[in-house]
Amino acid sequence: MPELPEVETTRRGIEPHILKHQIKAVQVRESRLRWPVTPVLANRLKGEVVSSVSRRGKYLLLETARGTLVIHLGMSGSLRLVTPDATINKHDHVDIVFSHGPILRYTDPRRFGCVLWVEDNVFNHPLLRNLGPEPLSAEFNAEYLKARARGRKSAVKTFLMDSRTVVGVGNIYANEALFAAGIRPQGAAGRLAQGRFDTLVAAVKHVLQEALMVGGTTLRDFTDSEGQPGYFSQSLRVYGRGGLACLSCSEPLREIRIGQRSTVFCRACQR
DNA sequence: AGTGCGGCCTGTCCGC
DNA sequence: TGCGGACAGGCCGCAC
Repeated sequence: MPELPEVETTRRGIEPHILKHQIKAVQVRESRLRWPVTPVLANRLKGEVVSSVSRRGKYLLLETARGTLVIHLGMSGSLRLVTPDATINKHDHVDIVFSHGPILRYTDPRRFGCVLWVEDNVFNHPLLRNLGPEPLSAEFNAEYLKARARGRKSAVKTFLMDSRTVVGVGNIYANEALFAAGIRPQGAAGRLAQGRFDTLVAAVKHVLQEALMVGGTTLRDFTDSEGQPGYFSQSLRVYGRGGLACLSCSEPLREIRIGQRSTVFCRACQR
Protein backbone atom coordinates (compact mmCIF):
# COMPACT_ATOMS: atom_id res chain seq x y z
CA MET A 1 0.00 0.00 0.00
CA PRO A 2 1.46 3.26 -1.05
CA GLU A 3 2.39 5.38 1.88
CA LEU A 4 4.06 8.72 1.46
CA PRO A 5 7.55 7.27 0.92
CA GLU A 6 6.35 5.19 -1.97
CA VAL A 7 4.46 8.05 -3.54
CA GLU A 8 7.56 10.22 -3.32
CA THR A 9 9.64 7.40 -4.74
CA THR A 10 7.15 7.10 -7.58
CA ARG A 11 7.41 10.83 -8.19
CA ARG A 12 11.19 10.71 -8.35
CA GLY A 13 11.06 7.66 -10.58
CA ILE A 14 8.77 9.10 -13.23
CA GLU A 15 9.85 12.74 -13.20
CA PRO A 16 12.99 12.44 -15.35
CA HIS A 17 11.09 10.46 -17.97
CA ILE A 18 8.12 12.74 -18.43
CA LEU A 19 9.15 16.25 -17.41
CA LYS A 20 9.01 18.64 -20.39
CA HIS A 21 7.63 15.90 -22.56
CA GLN A 22 4.44 16.05 -24.56
CA ILE A 23 1.39 13.89 -23.98
CA LYS A 24 0.25 12.32 -27.23
CA ALA A 25 -2.86 10.60 -25.97
CA VAL A 26 -4.69 9.38 -22.91
CA GLN A 27 -6.43 6.06 -22.86
CA VAL A 28 -8.96 5.28 -20.16
CA ARG A 29 -9.95 1.62 -19.98
CA GLU A 30 -11.78 1.81 -16.65
CA SER A 31 -13.23 5.09 -15.55
CA ARG A 32 -14.81 3.83 -12.34
CA LEU A 33 -12.16 4.85 -9.86
CA ARG A 34 -12.94 6.61 -6.61
CA TRP A 35 -14.39 9.34 -8.77
CA PRO A 36 -15.18 8.81 -12.42
CA VAL A 37 -12.37 9.58 -14.81
CA THR A 38 -14.02 12.10 -17.12
CA PRO A 39 -13.65 12.12 -20.90
CA VAL A 40 -12.73 15.78 -20.51
CA LEU A 41 -9.49 14.70 -18.91
CA ALA A 42 -8.25 12.89 -22.01
CA ASN A 43 -9.30 15.71 -24.31
CA ARG A 44 -7.60 18.40 -22.28
CA LEU A 45 -4.38 16.50 -21.66
CA LYS A 46 -3.79 15.61 -25.28
CA GLY A 47 -0.98 17.70 -26.69
CA GLU A 48 -0.03 19.21 -23.35
CA VAL A 49 3.51 19.29 -22.01
CA VAL A 50 4.26 18.26 -18.44
CA SER A 51 5.81 21.28 -16.77
CA SER A 52 6.26 19.83 -13.30
CA VAL A 53 5.89 16.59 -11.38
CA SER A 54 5.23 17.28 -7.73
CA ARG A 55 3.58 15.79 -4.69
CA ARG A 56 1.26 17.05 -1.98
CA GLY A 57 0.69 14.49 0.72
CA LYS A 58 -0.05 11.31 -1.14
CA TYR A 59 -1.34 13.15 -4.17
CA LEU A 60 0.86 13.27 -7.25
CA LEU A 61 0.51 16.43 -9.31
CA LEU A 62 1.36 16.51 -13.02
CA GLU A 63 1.20 20.11 -14.07
CA THR A 64 0.65 21.41 -17.59
CA ALA A 65 -0.10 24.88 -18.97
CA ARG A 66 -3.82 24.10 -19.05
CA GLY A 67 -4.25 22.43 -15.71
CA THR A 68 -3.08 19.76 -13.31
CA LEU A 69 -3.55 16.03 -13.30
CA VAL A 70 -4.12 14.89 -9.71
CA ILE A 71 -3.35 11.25 -9.05
CA HIS A 72 -3.89 9.31 -5.84
CA LEU A 73 -2.80 5.68 -5.62
CA GLY A 74 -5.34 4.76 -2.97
CA MET A 75 -4.08 1.67 -1.28
CA SER A 76 -3.41 -0.65 -4.17
CA GLY A 77 -2.46 1.73 -6.94
CA SER A 78 0.77 2.12 -8.82
CA LEU A 79 2.09 4.31 -11.56
CA ARG A 80 4.72 2.89 -13.87
CA LEU A 81 6.52 3.73 -17.04
CA VAL A 82 6.11 1.06 -19.65
CA THR A 83 6.98 0.67 -23.30
CA PRO A 84 4.22 0.64 -25.93
CA ASP A 85 4.57 -3.12 -26.39
CA ALA A 86 3.93 -3.89 -22.72
CA THR A 87 1.14 -6.33 -21.96
CA ILE A 88 -2.06 -4.75 -20.70
CA ASN A 89 -3.27 -6.36 -17.51
CA LYS A 90 -6.66 -6.49 -15.91
CA HIS A 91 -6.27 -3.50 -13.63
CA ASP A 92 -4.35 -1.19 -15.93
CA HIS A 93 -6.98 1.51 -15.96
CA VAL A 94 -5.35 4.59 -17.45
CA ASP A 95 -2.49 5.14 -19.90
CA ILE A 96 -0.85 8.47 -20.49
CA VAL A 97 0.98 8.06 -23.76
CA PHE A 98 3.94 10.33 -24.39
CA SER A 99 5.06 11.54 -27.81
CA HIS A 100 8.62 10.32 -27.25
CA GLY A 101 7.44 6.75 -26.60
CA PRO A 102 6.96 5.87 -22.92
CA ILE A 103 3.57 5.26 -21.42
CA LEU A 104 2.73 6.26 -17.87
CA ARG A 105 0.42 3.48 -16.75
CA TYR A 106 -1.96 3.75 -13.81
CA THR A 107 -2.87 0.42 -12.24
CA ASP A 108 -5.20 -0.03 -9.29
CA PRO A 109 -6.92 -3.34 -8.49
CA ARG A 110 -9.14 -1.96 -5.74
CA ARG A 111 -9.89 1.31 -7.47
CA PHE A 112 -9.62 3.33 -4.28
CA GLY A 113 -7.40 5.80 -6.05
CA CYS A 114 -8.25 8.63 -8.40
CA VAL A 115 -7.13 10.42 -11.54
CA LEU A 116 -8.56 13.91 -11.72
CA TRP A 117 -8.20 16.90 -13.99
CA VAL A 118 -8.14 20.28 -12.28
CA GLU A 119 -7.92 23.56 -14.19
CA ASP A 120 -8.16 26.04 -11.35
CA ASN A 121 -5.43 26.47 -8.76
CA VAL A 122 -4.99 22.89 -7.66
CA PHE A 123 -4.21 23.83 -4.07
CA ASN A 124 -7.69 25.31 -3.77
CA HIS A 125 -9.24 22.04 -4.78
CA PRO A 126 -11.38 20.53 -2.01
CA LEU A 127 -9.13 17.49 -1.85
CA LEU A 128 -5.99 19.52 -1.23
CA ARG A 129 -7.31 22.66 0.41
CA ASN A 130 -7.43 21.35 3.96
CA LEU A 131 -4.30 19.26 4.03
CA GLY A 132 -1.90 19.75 6.92
CA PRO A 133 1.83 20.32 6.56
CA GLU A 134 4.23 17.92 4.91
CA PRO A 135 5.72 15.68 7.61
CA LEU A 136 9.29 16.22 6.48
CA SER A 137 8.98 20.00 6.32
CA ALA A 138 10.05 22.46 9.01
CA GLU A 139 6.41 23.47 9.29
CA PHE A 140 5.68 20.15 10.95
CA ASN A 141 7.24 20.71 14.34
CA ALA A 142 6.47 20.29 18.02
CA GLU A 143 5.00 23.76 18.46
CA TYR A 144 2.61 23.24 15.59
CA LEU A 145 1.53 19.80 16.73
CA LYS A 146 1.07 20.85 20.31
CA ALA A 147 -1.11 23.80 19.32
CA ARG A 148 -3.18 21.63 17.03
CA ALA A 149 -3.65 18.91 19.66
CA ARG A 150 -4.92 21.32 22.29
CA GLY A 151 -8.29 20.23 23.59
CA ARG A 152 -8.48 17.23 21.30
CA LYS A 153 -10.07 14.17 22.80
CA SER A 154 -9.44 11.76 19.98
CA ALA A 155 -6.73 9.15 20.28
CA VAL A 156 -3.28 10.43 19.41
CA LYS A 157 -3.06 7.82 16.69
CA THR A 158 -6.29 8.98 15.05
CA PHE A 159 -5.08 12.55 15.39
CA LEU A 160 -1.80 11.67 13.71
CA MET A 161 -3.55 9.91 10.84
CA ASP A 162 -5.82 12.86 10.17
CA SER A 163 -4.53 14.51 7.00
CA ARG A 164 -5.52 17.89 8.40
CA THR A 165 -2.99 17.38 11.18
CA VAL A 166 -0.18 16.19 8.96
CA VAL A 167 -0.22 14.47 5.57
CA GLY A 168 1.22 11.14 4.66
CA VAL A 169 0.97 9.26 7.93
CA GLY A 170 -1.10 6.15 7.28
CA ASN A 171 -1.85 3.29 9.59
CA ILE A 172 1.51 1.58 9.23
CA TYR A 173 3.63 4.59 10.03
CA ALA A 174 1.30 5.86 12.72
CA ASN A 175 1.87 2.55 14.53
CA GLU A 176 5.60 2.67 13.90
CA ALA A 177 6.04 6.31 14.88
CA LEU A 178 4.13 5.91 18.13
CA PHE A 179 6.22 2.92 19.04
CA ALA A 180 9.41 4.77 18.21
CA ALA A 181 8.21 7.68 20.35
CA GLY A 182 7.18 5.44 23.24
CA ILE A 183 3.65 6.84 23.21
CA ARG A 184 0.46 4.86 23.71
CA PRO A 185 -1.72 5.18 20.64
CA GLN A 186 -5.04 5.35 22.48
CA GLY A 187 -4.31 8.33 24.72
CA ALA A 188 -6.11 11.59 23.99
CA ALA A 189 -4.03 13.85 21.75
CA GLY A 190 -4.79 16.86 23.91
CA ARG A 191 -3.46 15.18 27.02
CA LEU A 192 0.06 14.51 25.84
CA ALA A 193 2.67 16.14 28.04
CA GLN A 194 4.45 19.14 26.55
CA GLY A 195 7.76 17.50 25.88
CA ARG A 196 6.32 14.55 24.06
CA PHE A 197 5.46 16.47 20.95
CA ASP A 198 9.15 16.88 20.21
CA THR A 199 9.65 13.13 20.47
CA LEU A 200 6.60 12.38 18.37
CA VAL A 201 7.50 14.78 15.59
CA ALA A 202 11.04 13.41 15.49
CA ALA A 203 9.71 9.84 15.36
CA VAL A 204 7.34 10.59 12.48
CA LYS A 205 10.13 12.23 10.50
CA HIS A 206 12.57 9.47 11.26
CA VAL A 207 10.25 6.61 10.34
CA LEU A 208 9.20 8.24 7.07
CA GLN A 209 12.72 9.23 6.13
CA GLU A 210 14.00 5.75 6.76
CA ALA A 211 11.27 4.28 4.55
CA LEU A 212 12.01 6.83 1.88
CA MET A 213 15.65 5.80 1.73
CA VAL A 214 14.80 2.13 1.42
CA GLY A 215 12.01 2.78 -1.09
CA GLY A 216 14.36 4.87 -3.14
CA THR A 217 16.87 2.09 -3.54
CA THR A 218 14.46 -0.77 -4.19
CA LEU A 219 12.39 1.08 -6.74
CA ARG A 220 15.24 2.59 -8.70
CA ASP A 221 14.57 0.49 -11.75
CA PHE A 222 11.11 1.71 -12.50
CA THR A 223 10.41 -0.33 -15.60
CA ASP A 224 10.93 -3.49 -13.60
CA SER A 225 7.64 -5.32 -13.80
CA GLU A 226 8.14 -6.72 -10.33
CA GLY A 227 6.53 -3.70 -8.78
CA GLN A 228 6.27 -4.67 -5.14
CA PRO A 229 7.69 -1.90 -3.03
CA GLY A 230 10.63 -3.17 -1.08
CA TYR A 231 10.29 -0.73 1.75
CA PHE A 232 7.17 -2.47 2.92
CA SER A 233 9.19 -5.47 3.92
CA GLN A 234 11.67 -3.35 5.82
CA SER A 235 11.95 -3.97 9.52
CA LEU A 236 8.56 -2.86 10.72
CA ARG A 237 8.80 -3.04 14.48
CA VAL A 238 5.14 -3.26 15.47
CA TYR A 239 2.86 -3.21 12.44
CA GLY A 240 1.70 -6.73 11.64
CA ARG A 241 3.39 -8.10 14.74
CA GLY A 242 0.48 -8.30 17.18
CA GLY A 243 1.06 -11.05 19.75
CA LEU A 244 4.75 -11.33 18.90
CA ALA A 245 7.51 -10.24 21.21
CA CYS A 246 8.37 -6.57 21.39
CA LEU A 247 11.74 -6.12 19.72
CA SER A 248 12.77 -3.84 22.52
CA CYS A 249 11.56 -5.56 25.71
CA SER A 250 10.20 -8.97 24.58
CA GLU A 251 6.73 -8.37 26.04
CA PRO A 252 3.99 -9.60 23.72
CA LEU A 253 2.75 -6.75 21.55
CA ARG A 254 -0.91 -5.85 22.01
CA GLU A 255 -3.27 -5.54 19.09
CA ILE A 256 -6.38 -3.43 19.41
CA ARG A 257 -8.63 -1.37 17.15
CA ILE A 258 -8.70 2.37 17.20
CA GLY A 259 -11.13 4.02 14.83
CA GLN A 260 -11.59 0.70 13.04
CA ARG A 261 -7.90 0.51 12.34
CA SER A 262 -5.59 -2.23 13.47
CA THR A 263 -3.32 -0.87 16.15
CA VAL A 264 -0.27 -2.61 17.57
CA PHE A 265 1.71 -1.38 20.53
CA CYS A 266 3.82 -2.42 23.50
CA ARG A 267 2.27 -1.87 26.91
CA ALA A 268 5.68 -1.72 28.52
CA CYS A 269 7.50 0.53 26.08
CA GLN A 270 4.63 2.87 25.25
CA ARG A 271 3.15 4.99 27.99
C1' DA B 1 -15.99 22.39 15.30
C1' DG B 2 -14.85 18.01 16.61
C1' DT B 3 -15.84 13.21 16.38
C1' DG B 4 -17.23 8.74 14.68
C1' DC B 5 -18.28 5.71 11.20
C1' DG B 6 -20.18 3.78 6.62
C1' DG B 7 -18.78 2.89 2.20
C1' DC B 8 -16.01 2.20 -1.73
C1' DC B 9 -13.24 -2.40 -3.84
C1' DT B 10 -10.60 -6.77 -4.66
C1' DG B 11 -6.75 -9.88 -3.39
C1' DT B 12 -5.40 -12.85 0.21
C1' DC B 13 -5.99 -15.80 3.79
C1' DC B 14 -8.55 -18.90 6.76
C1' DG B 15 -11.66 -22.62 7.98
C1' DC B 16 -14.79 -25.92 6.47
C1' DT C 1 -10.03 -28.55 -4.18
C1' DG C 2 -13.59 -25.25 -3.91
C1' DC C 3 -16.09 -21.99 -1.59
C1' DG C 4 -17.70 -18.39 1.51
C1' DG C 5 -16.51 -14.96 4.55
C1' DA C 6 -13.45 -11.97 7.21
C1' DC C 7 -10.06 -8.76 6.69
C1' DA C 8 -6.97 -5.14 5.03
C1' DG C 9 -6.49 -0.27 3.81
C1' DG C 10 -6.99 5.66 2.56
C1' DC C 11 -9.97 8.87 3.09
C1' DC C 12 -14.24 11.13 1.64
C1' DG C 13 -18.62 12.54 3.12
C1' DC C 14 -22.20 12.34 6.09
C1' DA C 15 -24.58 12.37 10.72
C1' DC C 16 -24.50 13.79 15.26
